[in-house]
Amino acid sequence: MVTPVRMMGMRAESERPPAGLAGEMPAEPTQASRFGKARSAQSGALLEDYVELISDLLSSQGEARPTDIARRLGVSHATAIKTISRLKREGLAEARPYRGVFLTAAGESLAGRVRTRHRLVVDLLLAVGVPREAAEQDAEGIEHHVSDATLAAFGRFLRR
Amino acid sequence: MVTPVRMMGMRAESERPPAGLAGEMPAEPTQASRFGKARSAQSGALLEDYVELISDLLSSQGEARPTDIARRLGVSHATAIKTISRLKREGLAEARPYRGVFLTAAGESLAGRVRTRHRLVVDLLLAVGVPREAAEQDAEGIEHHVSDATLAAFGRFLRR
DNA sequence: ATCAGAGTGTAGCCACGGCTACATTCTGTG
DNA sequence: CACAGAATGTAGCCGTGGCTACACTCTGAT
Repeated sequence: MVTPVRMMGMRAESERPPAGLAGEMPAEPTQASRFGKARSAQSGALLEDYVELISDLLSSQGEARPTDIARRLGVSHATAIKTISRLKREGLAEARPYRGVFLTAAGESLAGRVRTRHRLVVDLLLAVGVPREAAEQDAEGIEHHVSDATLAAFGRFLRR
Repeated sequence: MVTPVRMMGMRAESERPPAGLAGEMPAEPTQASRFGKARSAQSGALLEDYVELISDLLSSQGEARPTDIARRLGVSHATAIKTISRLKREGLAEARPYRGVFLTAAGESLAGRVRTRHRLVVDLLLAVGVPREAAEQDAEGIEHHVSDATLAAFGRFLRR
């Protein structure tokens, strides 16, 4: 699961393999793909953060205003609005001028998965002895790079 | 931690939009800074990957050529060269036209720390039951978000 | 009912990290 | 020695994700 967000911008390994002309690349597909994956994961990370935050704001405040989103994320309102436009383009959110932001079914579903994953990561970190402060902090960055397999392993470990 | 590379763009924390009016919570500097940290960590990630790879190539092949770096990272040679220029700007590497890339003392030192951290993260993942394949894969993305405190906790956990 | 000020939106700039296309420099065979 | 072909380097384009500056809409006090 996770990464249900198909990478949009990222053409990366879409088609035309970097191969110039000769059908090359006989070796090392492994490392390159590892880096590639890690790299592309970062792209969806921003959207995931927004979706999760919007979901939180909607349930706690009843509405998600661009300014609140911006403040919570520590960016300017202009940046937040620009990203919200992207969420709309991606079909994750809806927003009408001066009416606040809402999540589509897809956005809601993504938010749920992100939240679950976030909690699992924090719990895992706490379980191995990471101080709460650091756990919360690092989970924010780590969660976007945790694959399904790893997430499953975390779950098993915590239930041990 | 690590990241001797100072972030350039990041000004953030500049303006302070006057408090709202509705029953706003006192302050939420925590979440914003958490996101900010996670966000800025991503910036140094690329440089860290390059430095580590260059270090590997130098010891295994005796030289680090842009083309090899590009292939291993799965990007075009042009992209690799552009990033290598950035490494030079940051004082992490040196390179003369057609002579390969080398690390400065700072680059070497960073490479060492990155390598150590990478191993620790992989070991921790394996220790909690993540399959090797996923551990290697995810560590590539996770390592850049692991703070010193978390790293230390990982070490303690593994030695327990 | 007005109107200042908060909130929202738009435009334009910047650096990063991708890419392709083209130009230049090496280098190893023939 | 020459020269094809690989490796390098440069230029220019794109989208993301930041920011500031400015314009427009709401809205709640007065």
